[in-house]
Amino acid sequence: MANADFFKRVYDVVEQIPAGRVTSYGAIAKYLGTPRSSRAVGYAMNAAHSRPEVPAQRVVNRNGLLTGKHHFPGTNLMQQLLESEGIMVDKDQVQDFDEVFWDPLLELEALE
DNA sequence: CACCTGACCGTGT
DNA sequence: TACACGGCCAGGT
Repeated sequence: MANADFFKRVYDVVEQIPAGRVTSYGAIAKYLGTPRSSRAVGYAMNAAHSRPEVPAQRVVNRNGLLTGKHHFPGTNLMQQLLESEGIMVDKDQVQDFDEVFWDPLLELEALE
């Protein structure tokens, strides 16, 4: 794992996010051991278009805001995808963010 | 090697 | 509520 490219490591984490849950760019960065590389995580998502298996819609910013929705086709596909998974979204804001938040640091700490 | 860009984050006004 | 700044990191040119 440690040999994998940064992007690939990001995708690896994102692919493990359960449906109906979301996480943040910062949380992923922190899990990868680089807490300040949240921007790079977002950049990785931008490049995730060639990775259909990566549920990029489950990655939002620290406030639960769909900052990356404009990178999806259409105007609100990201929101639709999330809502189809049982996540309530209003005004680009994930509702009950604390409840649906999935922290890789807590959920994957026993795996490594 | 030297920029430039960006789906971020924290703080301040 | 909104906007501005600075810092961080990775990839591309």
